[in-house]
Amino acid sequence: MYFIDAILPIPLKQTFTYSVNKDEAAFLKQGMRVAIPFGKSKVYTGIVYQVHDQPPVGYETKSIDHILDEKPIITTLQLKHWEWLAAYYMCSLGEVIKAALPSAFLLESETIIKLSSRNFQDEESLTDDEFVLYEALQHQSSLHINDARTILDRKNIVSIIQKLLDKNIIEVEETVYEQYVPKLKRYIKLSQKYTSEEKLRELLDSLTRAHKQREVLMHLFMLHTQTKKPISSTALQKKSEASAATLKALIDKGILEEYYIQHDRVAFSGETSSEIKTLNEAQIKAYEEIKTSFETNDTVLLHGVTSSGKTEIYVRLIEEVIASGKQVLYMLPEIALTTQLITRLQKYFGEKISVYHSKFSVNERVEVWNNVLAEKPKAQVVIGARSSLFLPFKNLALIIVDEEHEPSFKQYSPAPRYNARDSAIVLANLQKAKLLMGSATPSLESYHNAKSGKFGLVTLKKRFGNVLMPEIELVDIKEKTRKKQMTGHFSDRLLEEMREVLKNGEQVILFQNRRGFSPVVECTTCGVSPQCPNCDVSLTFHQHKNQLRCHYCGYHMAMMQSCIACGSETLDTKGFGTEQIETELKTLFPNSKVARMDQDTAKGKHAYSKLIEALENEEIDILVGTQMLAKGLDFRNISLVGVMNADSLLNFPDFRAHERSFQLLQQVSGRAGRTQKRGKVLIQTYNPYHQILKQVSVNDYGEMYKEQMEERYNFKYPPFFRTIKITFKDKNLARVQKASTWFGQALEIAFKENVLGPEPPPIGRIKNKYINNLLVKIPKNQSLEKTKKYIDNVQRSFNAIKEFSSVRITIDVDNY
DNA sequence: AGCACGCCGACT
DNA sequence: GTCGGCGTGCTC
Repeated sequence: MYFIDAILPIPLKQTFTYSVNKDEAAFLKQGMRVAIPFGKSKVYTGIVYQVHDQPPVGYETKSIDHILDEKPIITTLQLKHWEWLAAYYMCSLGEVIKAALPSAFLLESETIIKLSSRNFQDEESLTDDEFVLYEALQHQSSLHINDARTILDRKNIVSIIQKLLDKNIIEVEETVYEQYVPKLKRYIKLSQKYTSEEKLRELLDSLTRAHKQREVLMHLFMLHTQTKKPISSTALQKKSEASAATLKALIDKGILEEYYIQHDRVAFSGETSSEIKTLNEAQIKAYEEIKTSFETNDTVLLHGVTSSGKTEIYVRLIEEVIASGKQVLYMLPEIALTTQLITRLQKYFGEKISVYHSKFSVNERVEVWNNVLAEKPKAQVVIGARSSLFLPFKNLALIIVDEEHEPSFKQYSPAPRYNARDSAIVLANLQKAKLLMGSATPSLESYHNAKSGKFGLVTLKKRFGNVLMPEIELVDIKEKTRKKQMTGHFSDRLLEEMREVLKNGEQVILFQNRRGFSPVVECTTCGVSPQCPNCDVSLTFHQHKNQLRCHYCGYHMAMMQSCIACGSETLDTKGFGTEQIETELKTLFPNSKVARMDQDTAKGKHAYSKLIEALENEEIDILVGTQMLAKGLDFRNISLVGVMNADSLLNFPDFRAHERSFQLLQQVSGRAGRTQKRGKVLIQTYNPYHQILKQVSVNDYGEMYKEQMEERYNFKYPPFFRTIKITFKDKNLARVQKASTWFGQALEIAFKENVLGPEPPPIGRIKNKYINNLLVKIPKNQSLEKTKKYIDNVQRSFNAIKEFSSVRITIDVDNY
């Protein structure tokens, strides 16, 4: 009798035991995938945790469905790391696996099956079941895996899907966000039938009435004589300005033929310039300090002001590591926002770089995964967002966590609620690799760690090429309003500077930390503003669609003409966002080109890079945007940055609001004046005497650090105390309150005054669920492990209470 | 988390 | 008289 313990991608903190036969037992290794039946009908992909011969007591085992891998796709080291992650962030190993593996590895019931874009000919080679599926997909473009089950009338279809996948006939998709990237590029050529002059003339004559089609053909010939290379359908379409339908018509008529050439997804086709920018004196010094620091520290923090050339130092370090044949992981926040940086790195390292990011297609992610696993040279350097932490590195020597302070390194939902920066420290430890964190505005925790000797610290104070830090001016808009010197949301100072800059043909960036036109609609007669029916928030107004929307549940309705409560037509808009700024700009600067960048306009990679390109080509004079603008944009010609209103940042209800404001304002300011000319930053605020704004204006990180640390100490916040947030959700308000109070009291027995709450968050109801939070503060000298164990025990007792069975609990360790 | 089993309201 | 609402409990 042989058994395996399998990990399933579900939030249960246990493994599941299945029986296997002798051969399977000999073949299976930890880290391989198996398809296993679970519950009454589901088939899951499980990961083999261990193979053994101990029959479990108390239940009958099921046997596995079949084996999915020939070799482990997960290494022992990875599993160790994931186990740490699950224990530390108080979630199941299955949840970690779900986050860690590319979804193509986890064929689950939610999988959507699609026909691969390539024409498939060899229908003979398919088995009956495979053919039935293939046939079904000819009629509908996509199938849910459950539909597939119905069609085939059998439960175990994972193996069939796997086979079709292997044969490249189908593709699977998992999420709505996924962007489909075809692996095969479509090319167009003239059909064999028309290669002779005579036939060709005949053909063209026959098309005299089909202008469009004729046009397409003419362009095809032109392109062909010009390049002598295969002509891609996209190129042809673009050149001839024809629609896809025109092209299709020609193909359907048999005049044109389409064919496909495989394009490696992770291929890089640009030029590489092997010469690495020579480092300046300060950079060399920093580089050498890092090297020295690595001798005694596993983790080093590089604190370098914006535009000081941190990237070049990274490049130098990466170069060294790859020369020694080892792997490098370069982590960045929100990779889609840093195409500029990727291009830059590709220039240095060419095809040795793989990019890994959750918004890439599943297939591409699997490719990168396999390349890393096989230690292929093209995956020697992986540049990725937080999920790249989970790749199967075998020989990692260096991890770089760039923009270390960025909040997006922390995942809030779903579980695992991990911080990729902190988890990277553990990974580096396991891999015996070195970790370099970089930031112009380090998080207080990291800086504290560096100051207290836990990390090494290297500082880079000068901007590259000795460019001066921008001059920062605070504008008191309270006073400006009183003196009637405001035009809409613009102070006379800001307008003055903008005019000056635009006159010189330079560019302006305006920063407004809010999306939408004017978030809240309010009736000036009765004071009522329309609320979301499912969440405790006011609906926000979106001008271009003329509708009201809820940011939390997606509820939307048409903008009303009159107040729903009193019927009067005195509706007013409160607050302001990027859209309104954009509208105001169009009247204030009718001759300048204005563009807007926020979640609405930058949906998808393309929209974003188009904006960047336009900015680069100086087709945009004024760019208005949100947070996005703060991240690593590097432009030469921007000499003025305006912050429309700094107060909304400062007044955010979070203990890190001040730290975050400082970081954000510093980063945004860093966009100004990256060349010899000194840039200018104007920050509009109602409160110019605010400490943080003062510290930003004189660029004093040290002072900010000192002051904020004092506050953190006084109010028992990180880095002096750790925190764990426990969230309770239920449809019934009284029940959440009761449940969270019960839980809180149980915790108070052990942690006394270090339990805060329960209290509802600023938004007390989302999607019709009421929310209550408990916060546990853990002093430095209290064992984190014991604390978690205690919470675990409380939760176990809690779960036994019938009354609370509908209450959902989520635990967020280090919820900052 | 799913998902099935199971017991009470608005429809043919 | 049934379809289906989501409450509750289990998954090797």
